[in-house]
Amino acid sequence: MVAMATKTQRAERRTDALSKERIVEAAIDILDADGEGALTFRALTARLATGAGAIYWHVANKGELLAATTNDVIARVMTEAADGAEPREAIRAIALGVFDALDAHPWVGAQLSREPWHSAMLQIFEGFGEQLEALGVPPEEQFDCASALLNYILGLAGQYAAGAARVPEGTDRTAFLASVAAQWSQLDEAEYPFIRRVAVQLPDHDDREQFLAGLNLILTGITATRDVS
Amino acid sequence: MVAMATKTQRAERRTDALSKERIVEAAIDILDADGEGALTFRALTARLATGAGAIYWHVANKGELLAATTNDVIARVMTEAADGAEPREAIRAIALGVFDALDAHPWVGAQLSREPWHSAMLQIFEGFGEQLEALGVPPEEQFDCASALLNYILGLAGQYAAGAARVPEGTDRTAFLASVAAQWSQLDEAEYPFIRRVAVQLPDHDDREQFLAGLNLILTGITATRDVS
DNA sequence: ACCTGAACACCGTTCAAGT
DNA sequence: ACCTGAACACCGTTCAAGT
Repeated sequence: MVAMATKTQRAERRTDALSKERIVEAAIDILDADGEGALTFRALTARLATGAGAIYWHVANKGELLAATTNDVIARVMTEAADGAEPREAIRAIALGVFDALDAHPWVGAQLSREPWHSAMLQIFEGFGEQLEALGVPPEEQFDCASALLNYILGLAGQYAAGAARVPEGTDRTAFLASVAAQWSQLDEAEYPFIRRVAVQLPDHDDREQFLAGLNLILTGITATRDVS
Repeated sequence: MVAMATKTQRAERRTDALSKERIVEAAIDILDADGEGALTFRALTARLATGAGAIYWHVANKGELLAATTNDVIARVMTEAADGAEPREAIRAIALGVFDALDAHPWVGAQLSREPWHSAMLQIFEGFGEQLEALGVPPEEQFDCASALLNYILGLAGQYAAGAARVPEGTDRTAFLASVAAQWSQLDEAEYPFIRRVAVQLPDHDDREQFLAGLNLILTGITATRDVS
């Protein structure tokens, strides 16, 4: 909040002094490289060649550190998925931007679903709200609509976080999905008819397309409701 | 998978021997009473008056234990939200069933979003799929539609988990929301116009109603798409 | 003001030993 | 077969001490 005004102080004076930015950067590197489990204060102190206390001087605790890393990634998405476009397209751009960010940084998913009404999420929420306004959705409905969009994206976030954790390091995605599909088709026919049917589609389905399809369902719902009333 | 066949052995012989069921039960009690952070093996051994090793004899690790507790809660929901009703109503029943379960056991949310294609989630997914079939959604679209519904619900799950963790023990919900709303209205007008506008609606909005509104958006999208094509 | 690093309390998990 | 509980490795966090 209010924050980042500190950024104004000249950035060129690159002593290698510790700073919250440097710590966050190092944390993101570790998270990207080796996942959530690898981000420990010991790993951080090793990478930054410092002591644990030094980090605590800049950052209150691990929670704040994780919030800051997530914020960083999402802020980047929101400035890139700039507006200008037609509202529905802008909503898709935001959503897909988040999707791609989760794809690149799977650990963000876990963070997002734990940080409900805070910073990163507010940015996304605001983005949706503004576009809904531009779309002509009446004010009383904007809250519900923006919530639905946000909820949908957060569901994805969780999936991604968990999925990434699940896929073993070496295996590629399609091989993994094929093995899941194999498990699905061994489920009890009487109890899981739908899942068995859908198993064949799993290996070569496109996550991003499926995500977009669901998003379009919601967008259709939003427009349809409005046209009718 | 395949599992639970062990259940066939007579259950009446209630010695107070340890069993996976008793452990899961105790875990749920602890989780409900004091939240996720309170579930430690030491707390469990104390409550069950046993040693750590005894628990490990019945349960592989903490992950499996958490999965089992989540499974328990969701399985209960799915049997209660029985079918028979009109498909759209059945889908709402499942979704609201999950909603209410999350309300009663907030820690389930965190679990659900970490357990992507496993047991508890498969049950929900199957439930949606069958109702979509009953609704007449063409097979090629069922996968995407069920995914959208599941994603939406999981988003809620994450929110709930985080929200519950955030609300301090003593405070009641509306007071908490009021304080969040107060924070929102102090955000920068230029950066967060939408959130500032929506802040007034926050304190007395009904989560369950809002959840249902979003669900109806998706259901409308599903039906609309189908009617048009 | 900023950093060091040993120390603390507390985890999940293991395992030799009991019955 | 099932249980005990001390021991291990590893966390996040603190804090007296340095510069």
